[in-house]
Amino acid sequence: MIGRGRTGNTKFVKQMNREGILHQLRQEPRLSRAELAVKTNLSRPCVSALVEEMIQEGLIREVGTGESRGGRKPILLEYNVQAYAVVGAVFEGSELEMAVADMKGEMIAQRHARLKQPVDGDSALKALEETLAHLLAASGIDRDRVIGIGVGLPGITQRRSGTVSHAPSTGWMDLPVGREIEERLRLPVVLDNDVNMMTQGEFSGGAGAGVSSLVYMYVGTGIGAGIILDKQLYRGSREASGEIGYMRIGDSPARRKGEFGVFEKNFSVTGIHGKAKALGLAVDPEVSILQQLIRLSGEGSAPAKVLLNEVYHGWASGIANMVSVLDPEMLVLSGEMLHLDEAGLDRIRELLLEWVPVVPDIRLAELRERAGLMGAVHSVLEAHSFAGTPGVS
Amino acid sequence: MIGRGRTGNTKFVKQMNREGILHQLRQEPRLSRAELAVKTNLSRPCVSALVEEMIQEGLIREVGTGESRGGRKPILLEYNVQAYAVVGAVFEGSELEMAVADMKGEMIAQRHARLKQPVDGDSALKALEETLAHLLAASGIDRDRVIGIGVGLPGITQRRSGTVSHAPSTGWMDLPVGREIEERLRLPVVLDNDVNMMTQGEFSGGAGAGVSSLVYMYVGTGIGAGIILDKQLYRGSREASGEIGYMRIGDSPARRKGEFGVFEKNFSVTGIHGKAKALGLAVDPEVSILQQLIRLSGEGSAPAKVLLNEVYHGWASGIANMVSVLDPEMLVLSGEMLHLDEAGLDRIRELLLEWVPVVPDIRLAELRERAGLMGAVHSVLEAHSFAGTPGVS
DNA sequence: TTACTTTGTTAAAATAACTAACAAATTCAA
DNA sequence: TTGAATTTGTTAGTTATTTTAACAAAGTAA
Repeated sequence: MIGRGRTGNTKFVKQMNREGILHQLRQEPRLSRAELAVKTNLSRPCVSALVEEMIQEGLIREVGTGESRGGRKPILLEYNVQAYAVVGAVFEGSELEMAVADMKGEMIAQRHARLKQPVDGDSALKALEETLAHLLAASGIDRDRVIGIGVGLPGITQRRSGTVSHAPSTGWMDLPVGREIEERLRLPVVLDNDVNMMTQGEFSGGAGAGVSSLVYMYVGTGIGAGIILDKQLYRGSREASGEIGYMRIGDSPARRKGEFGVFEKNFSVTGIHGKAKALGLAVDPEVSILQQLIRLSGEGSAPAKVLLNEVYHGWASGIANMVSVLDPEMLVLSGEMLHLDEAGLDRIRELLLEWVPVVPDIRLAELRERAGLMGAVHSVLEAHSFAGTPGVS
Repeated sequence: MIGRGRTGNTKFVKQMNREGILHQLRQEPRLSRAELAVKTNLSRPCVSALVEEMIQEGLIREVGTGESRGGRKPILLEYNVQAYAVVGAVFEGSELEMAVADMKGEMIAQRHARLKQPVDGDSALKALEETLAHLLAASGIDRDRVIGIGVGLPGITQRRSGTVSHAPSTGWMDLPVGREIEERLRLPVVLDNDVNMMTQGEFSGGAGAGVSSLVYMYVGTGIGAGIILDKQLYRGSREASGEIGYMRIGDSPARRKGEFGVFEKNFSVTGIHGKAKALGLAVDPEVSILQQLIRLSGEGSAPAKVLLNEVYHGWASGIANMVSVLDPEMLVLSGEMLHLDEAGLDRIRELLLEWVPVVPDIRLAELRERAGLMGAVHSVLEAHSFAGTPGVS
């Protein structure tokens, strides 16, 4: 695992100031030492010294001179995004998606692999290893320059111990996955579950770029949410935050042992399919249920209209509950909700305006299937505080 | 307002280390310099110097010697809780409750005042001023030794600007209350709404002492919640977190303009009274509705039983929703919920076990009407990072 | 009484940031 | 064209804070 390891104390200030400079340089690409001094509230000599150090390390580069503003021309500095690289990996069913990115989170190379069935821990590790080798070869990046790897796994992840408690499809159950990958790949590992990774992805490189709190809502076979508060992923006291499938929304028939949550039961893709079947609608389980409902409604089907409205109502209720509790700045909708059309989105916004006093900015996820990978990459950058550093304002 | 004002940078480390020492000393009352050095990872000379400084300032005291552990006897140090004092104040309707406390949050003197009706800003300020003078005189505390005052106000508070947007009962509407109190009392002010203050109170000196995340749920004429995550109060992006009265729980009849939230409408004290009336139950509006329902149920009233069950169900649903979203370590119930008996509490716990995968520790608030005051006091200590400092672990 | 421990202090060294002063490079106006 | 003003970057010396090393003070135990 990557961790800052707050060693002693006095070097800590220097580290903070270095991060402050890098942070500014990441926000605005071309700055002079003098401008950095102003923005970081450090003295010019101090900035010069730290910059010199980081140029030696390859973290920063001088890139020509800028326009004079009545005096000597400034030497412009740039954050060298190619100094190091990070790797992201996402397991999804028997598929593995993997990418190398620069330190801005920009993808350099990407590669897909299919795991052989049935998936077990060893074959997954092997796939990771091989795909990594391929990627590094293809992008011409030296292994020593890789900072770490972020891995997204389905199921609940206990990050503290690096153990995955519940990752059904990859054959990893209660294994110290983190350590295992670390040993096999000889790279620092950041582990998290898939929804958290996607959340981080949309937050740092998608719809939520720039906001400081955000809820990422995913509707698939289940319903889950990722939560970012104060620019930090919030995981809950038992890593179970955002398990919104368990909210009490919709009909709640007598629950059988070990069954899904009520919200999920009613308004996940499977839930909606069930309702459609009960209404006698002819729907294809292979195609987006929402798209089909919208089409059927457009064609005048009364039961489709009813169900579509019910779905909007259900999803909006879920959103209303989260918004009431958290008051996030933005809500990002994903999964099946990506098929919402403008009318549907407006309907949901309309319901929320009726129900809650403050409505967040609601939008669709932008990264689609790339969200997980993007998040995995950014989780490594984040762990190194190479991203979104607070700085010494 | 009190704020740390991160000036330069290098003094920041010293401040951090001082706080680290104080933090340790607050956790374990009698420690030697050598022990502090170990616990804070600072060198002994450094600890000595910082301790010396703080002894001069009166923050720390030497209190005799301890047992030898094979060598020279240690000189024991103690955090001097009486070095300074803090003041807490809570407005509630036309009542003002106020107290002085030491730096451990222990109340030294307390006093009640009734504002003259109708309440306006000026009379409230006057009451604050007079009561403060009384308290200081009674407790013999010098005004210079007061660090600041925490003020709890009903309604939504915009803390950033120190403006209260909505404080119906005190006659303060859209006024920069913070600055006004600051000028009048010549003390740093920490302002917050009443639920947040109560939450902070239960967190730092009540049922939630020691946990790192907690939800405080209050049922009165409305329903609201205070949220603590990572030992910090979470306020939301527009200071509207915990407005759980707007959750979609229970019947949702057509909402009229500007009307309450659904959850609140159904399961606040007023909501339950409405339901009781509709069921033809004879209840006294002056007495706890829950107590009456429990009594009537015990006496065999069928409609009371039905309603009581509905109330448990409704409250548990609200809790389930919050727990699904937040996964807090603990849930503290307050307001009308304080009248829950063991059977009622168990019923709620039972429902939650059925509905959500992880159930937090659920308990009743311990501080009752003192919660707000306690929170006001602790909010000042917190603002000075004299409480719960992270330290240099 | 002597050897060994633990605690606390002193003195010198090490870090890292700041101030002041200045050199370098450029604009602009006389 | 020249010199004053301005902005950028560096050098040198000062200050603040922590660490290391050494030692004195005060015990314990054999």
